[in-house]
Amino acid sequence: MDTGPAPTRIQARNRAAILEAALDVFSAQGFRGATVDGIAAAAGLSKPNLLYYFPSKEAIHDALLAGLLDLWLAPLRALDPHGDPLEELLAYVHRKLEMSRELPRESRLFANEILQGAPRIGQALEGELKALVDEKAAVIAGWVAQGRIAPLHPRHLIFSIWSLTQHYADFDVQNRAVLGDEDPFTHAPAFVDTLFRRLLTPPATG
Amino acid sequence: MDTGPAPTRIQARNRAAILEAALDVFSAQGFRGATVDGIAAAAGLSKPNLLYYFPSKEAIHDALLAGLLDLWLAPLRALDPHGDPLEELLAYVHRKLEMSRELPRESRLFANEILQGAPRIGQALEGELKALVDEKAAVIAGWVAQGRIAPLHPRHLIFSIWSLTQHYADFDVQNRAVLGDEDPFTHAPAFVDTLFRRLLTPPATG
DNA sequence: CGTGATCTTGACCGAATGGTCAAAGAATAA
DNA sequence: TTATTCTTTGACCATTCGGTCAAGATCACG
Repeated sequence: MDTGPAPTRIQARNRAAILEAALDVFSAQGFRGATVDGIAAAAGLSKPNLLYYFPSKEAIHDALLAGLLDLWLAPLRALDPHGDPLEELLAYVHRKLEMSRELPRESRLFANEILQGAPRIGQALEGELKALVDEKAAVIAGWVAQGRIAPLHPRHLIFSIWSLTQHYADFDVQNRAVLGDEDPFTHAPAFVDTLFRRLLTPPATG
Repeated sequence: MDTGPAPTRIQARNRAAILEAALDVFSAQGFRGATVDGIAAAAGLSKPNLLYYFPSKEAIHDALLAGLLDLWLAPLRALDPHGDPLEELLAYVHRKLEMSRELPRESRLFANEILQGAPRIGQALEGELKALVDEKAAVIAGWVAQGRIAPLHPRHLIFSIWSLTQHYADFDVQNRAVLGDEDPFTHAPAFVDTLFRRLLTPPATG
C-alpha cells in the first residue's frame, strides 16, 4: 500500500494540529455544529490553509472516525479467552472506564455519531464491530456454560459495560452537576468494580 | 399565572404539530443539524407560518426541553421511601427502560443536550435535578444503612440506572447492528432486572 | 545563491439558513 | 353581510458557511 510521498515536517505538524483541533470542536459541537473556520482557528491556521491539508470538513471528520474505531475496540479485543473470566471482564471494564477519563473527547465524538444514527460508520458497526462482539460473546457464553461466571446474556453484558463506562465521559456535565464538588471519577472505579463483580460472580455451589 | 388568551383550535393543532415535528428533527439531527425549513416541512407548514407560532428555532427547542425535564424525572420522583427497597428500585429501572422504548426521541434530545455540555438546561441540572437526586440518594443511603440493600454509592447507583436504561434508546442503532435480527428490547428487561437484582440484593446473613 | 516545490492567505463565490414583512386568505362574531 | 381578528404565504434580506483561486511568502536543495 503506497501512502504517497513522505510528509514534510510542516505537513506532519499541521495535520496533527488540525486533527487535534477538530477532535475538540467536533466532540463538543457535533458535526453540523462545528465550522471549518472554528477548527482552523483552534488549530492556529487560516481556513484556506486548513483546506490545503484536508479537502473538506467531512474528510477531517472521516479521518478522526477512521482512527477511532480501532482505538475504541482495542480493550474488547484484548479480552483473553484463556484468562480468568472474572479478571478478564473486570480488566475490560476498568480499561474502558480509564478511556472515559483519559479520552472523553473521543467518547463524545463516537456518541455523537451513534446518536445521529451512525450515518458514517454504520457499515463498520455491522461489519467489524458485530464480528468482534460475536467472537467475544461466544467466549463469554462459554464461560457461562462452564459455570465460571453467573448466567447472563453475553451481548447485553457487553452493552452494559459500554453504557456504564462511556456514561462517565458522555454525561460528565450531568454527573458533575449532581455530585457538586465530588469528582465523578473518585468513586467510579470502585463502583463499577463492585457492580460487575456482583453481577458476574457465580452463585456459591454446594 | 396568566397564560394569556385561550388558544384557538388551529393554534392548539399547529403548536402540537410543530412540537411533534421538532422532536423528530431535533432528536435525530441535533440542534445545529436541524433546520427551521425541515421542521416546518415535517409539521406540514411553511417556514413563515411556523415562525408565526414560535418566534425562533431556539424557542421551539426550549419549549421541548422545558416539558422534557419533568417527564424525565417523574420515575425517580415516584421512588417511594416507604416501599420495599428492592422492589422500588427495580420498578424505577423498569420504568426508565420502558421510557427508552416508548420515548426514544425524548431520550436522544436529552442526550444531545448533555453531550453539548447542557448549554440550555445546565441551570436545571444543578438546581432541580441535583435536589431530587440528593433527596433520593439519602433514601437509598438509609436503605443501605439498614442493611436492606447491599452497600453501594447511592449517586453512582442512580448513574448506573440512567446509563444502562438510556443506552437502549440513545445507542439503539449500535445495539441493533450488534444483535442483527434480535430486537434489543426482547431481552433487555430481563437483563437489567437480573443486573440490578444481583447488585442490590444484600448478602445473606447468618 | 537561485530555482522549483511547498505553504499561506486575502478576496471571493454560491448555497443554505434563520428570520422579516406586507399583503392576501380564512375564520369568526356582530 | 360586514368588520375584525386570526392565519398563511411568496418574496425578500442579512449572515453564515463550505469551498475556490490566484498570487504571494517561505522553504528545501543543488
